[in-house]
Amino acid sequence: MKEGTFELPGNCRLTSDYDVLQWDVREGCEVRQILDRIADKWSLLVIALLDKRTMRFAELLRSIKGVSKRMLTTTLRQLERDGIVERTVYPTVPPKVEYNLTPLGNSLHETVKALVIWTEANQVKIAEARDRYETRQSEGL
Amino acid sequence: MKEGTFELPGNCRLTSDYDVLQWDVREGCEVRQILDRIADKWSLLVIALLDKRTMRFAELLRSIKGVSKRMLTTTLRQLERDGIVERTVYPTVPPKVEYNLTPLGNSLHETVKALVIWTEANQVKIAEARDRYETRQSEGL
DNA sequence: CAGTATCCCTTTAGATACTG
DNA sequence: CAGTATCTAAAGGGATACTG
Repeated sequence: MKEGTFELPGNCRLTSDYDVLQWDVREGCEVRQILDRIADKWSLLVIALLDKRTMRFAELLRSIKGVSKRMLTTTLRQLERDGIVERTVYPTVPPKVEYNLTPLGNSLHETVKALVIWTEANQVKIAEARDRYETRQSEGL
Repeated sequence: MKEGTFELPGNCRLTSDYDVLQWDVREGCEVRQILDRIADKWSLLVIALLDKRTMRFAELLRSIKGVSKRMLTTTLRQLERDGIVERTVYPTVPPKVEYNLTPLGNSLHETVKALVIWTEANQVKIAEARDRYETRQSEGL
């Protein structure tokens, strides 16, 4: 294996050496999957809402403007599968299903919050960088 | 505006109140865009590589197994636009183009690293949650 | 070397209708 | 209420060929 080349190992667990990041952010890896979960269209919104309190399906559906039943279901199932969200079914008629964050979910929310705060702190720099980029483009250079 | 409902404001700058997160993670917003950048297929790999040293286009292309010219170019342009990566062209024949992280890019990498480390620390819990989920599924419950 | 342009296949996700 | 099933439009991304 060439030095510095990304290969595709079957096992992509992270080790304690951060530098291994470069081998482990690809498809199918833990980091990749968590990142995909965090960055997808609705997950973060769901996590942010559930961080405050337990909510029911229809309540989430109403709270997150623009989400469809299908996507909310998909999002919640993925979060449940990863142990971020807990799903509680009350076998009543009509059915009642509650969602809440697990301790793991709360912990993830804390970490993600740091990234959101970074973005908040740097949004002006990013906006300025974009302006400079656009200016350079329109100057044809 | 109903309590707890996500609306779609034209201006989606973040304020210093973190709770505003819930209003500001949607399409077109700063957080959304940075998150998309971080979670996309190649960006993080590029950032991780450039955090170590300046690299040329072909060098990145060889280092990131599976990336195409088209996607590497797209990824680098987006990172450049956001002020994460700096692109330096040497007008020689043949051309030489170098890429390196900006201070903003280094700072982003530090923050993302925290998330990667969280994933690393919790990957066993996530894997266990998945096993439990699969087990429950196959038990038909 | 460092791209751009084009084609095309795959995945994603919205809309709609149906169900226990 | 809390979903599932199906269809389809749009986006993502790989392969290939071409260019300054």
